[in-house]
Amino acid sequence: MSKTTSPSKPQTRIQKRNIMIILDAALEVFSTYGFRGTTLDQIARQAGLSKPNVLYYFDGKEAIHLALLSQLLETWLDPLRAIDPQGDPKTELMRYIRHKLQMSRDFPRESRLFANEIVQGAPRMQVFLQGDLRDLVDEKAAVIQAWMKDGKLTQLDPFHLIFSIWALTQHYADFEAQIRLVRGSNITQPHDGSEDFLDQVFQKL
Amino acid sequence: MSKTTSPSKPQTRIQKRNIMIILDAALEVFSTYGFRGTTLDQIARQAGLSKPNVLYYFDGKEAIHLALLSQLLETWLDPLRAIDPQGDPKTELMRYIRHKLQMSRDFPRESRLFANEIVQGAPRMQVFLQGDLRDLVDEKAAVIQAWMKDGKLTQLDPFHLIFSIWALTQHYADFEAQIRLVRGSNITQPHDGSEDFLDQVFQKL
DNA sequence: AACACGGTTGACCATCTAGTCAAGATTGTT
DNA sequence: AACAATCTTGACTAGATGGTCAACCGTGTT
Repeated sequence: MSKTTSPSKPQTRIQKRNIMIILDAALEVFSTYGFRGTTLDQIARQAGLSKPNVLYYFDGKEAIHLALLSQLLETWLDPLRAIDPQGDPKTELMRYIRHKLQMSRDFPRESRLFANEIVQGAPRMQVFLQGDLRDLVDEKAAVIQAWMKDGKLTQLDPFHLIFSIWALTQHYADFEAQIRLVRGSNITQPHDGSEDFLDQVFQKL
Repeated sequence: MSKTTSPSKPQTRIQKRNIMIILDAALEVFSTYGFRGTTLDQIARQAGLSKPNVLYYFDGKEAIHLALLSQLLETWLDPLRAIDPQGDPKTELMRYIRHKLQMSRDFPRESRLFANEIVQGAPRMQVFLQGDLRDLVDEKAAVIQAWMKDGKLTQLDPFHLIFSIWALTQHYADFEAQIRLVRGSNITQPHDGSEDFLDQVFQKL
């Protein structure tokens, strides 16, 4: 009976389409109101489906949220994963930063979905954070550390460096409301100038 | 009948004490679960009071949240306000950064209360953000701009500079769960080393 | 056409939650 | 002590919300 739990079942066209519609609607709503602040009715309305119809495709609110998260977690790691120990340190880091910034610009909803989750203590992401992400961060921190030891980069705590990159890039998506309201009509896109700014900052390090 | 609305009424000892207890309990719960994710029962339990008793002191959940926010908004601006146009640019900025970092360390709940609010579009803080905060940011950005024009600081977009300071300092409070889980047992305090790191980063700018 | 299966939904239920109320307990004042 | 004002609470209500279900509709296959 478990719909989403069954891993590799053939999906009909309708299933594929509706599951995508539901996940997109859920992303919209979850990222704006958080897990607890989101109702099934909201998701259904946003998806243009009836509530029982949404529940025909997913076992419940929790299952939708879980599906969204696990779908996103993998791609979210890609930029960090792409850091090449053999590449040029400065190039690799700048590429990572630009990549993260671009994701924050192109997928702000995804970023906020995570932000909502983490601010509230990451109750549904603990396994991922202390598993895959932790391993990857440890690995790349070691790479950066090695680069610094070789004098190819300014000496800094590599973990704090990674965290600072996250903070600076995600800030534009997660706190977009703040930027938009504080800057008011002086600005059209909250992201404007962010790339140049981050370029300048990290160029000095 | 409006309890919290009446501005300057003499408060009994019991009132003072219970209102403080309730606000502290509410801060604890709101900052962890967000507005929508918090129930009056939770607040009451955390405060060690009955729900009707909580509602005896506040007109409702919204009123508690509002009281918390407006109580905090003022103090939150203090560090930025303290930037002295007459002072030494580098000193003033470093002092601001350290001050913000310290607040993130000492008042993580307050920081997360804001974070929760802003990630979800700042529905209850719009007036403040586009009012007081905006004016203050415009003012201090102009100060920083002037410093840069005089060659006393590296040329950077002052707004982005301010945002980046917010991002870097608040990150340690707002995303503490992430840092803690990713660093695992390698670290006791998520803040460890953050001051030295930020010192180094901004020293180069 | 007819059948089976996938897809859809109105009506419903149990639970949670914000907020009320009237009655009772405590406290301060004379 | 006695009275009034403040404080506290068990029991309750109305509405929201996650989830169920039996019946109905659509589509593709034979």
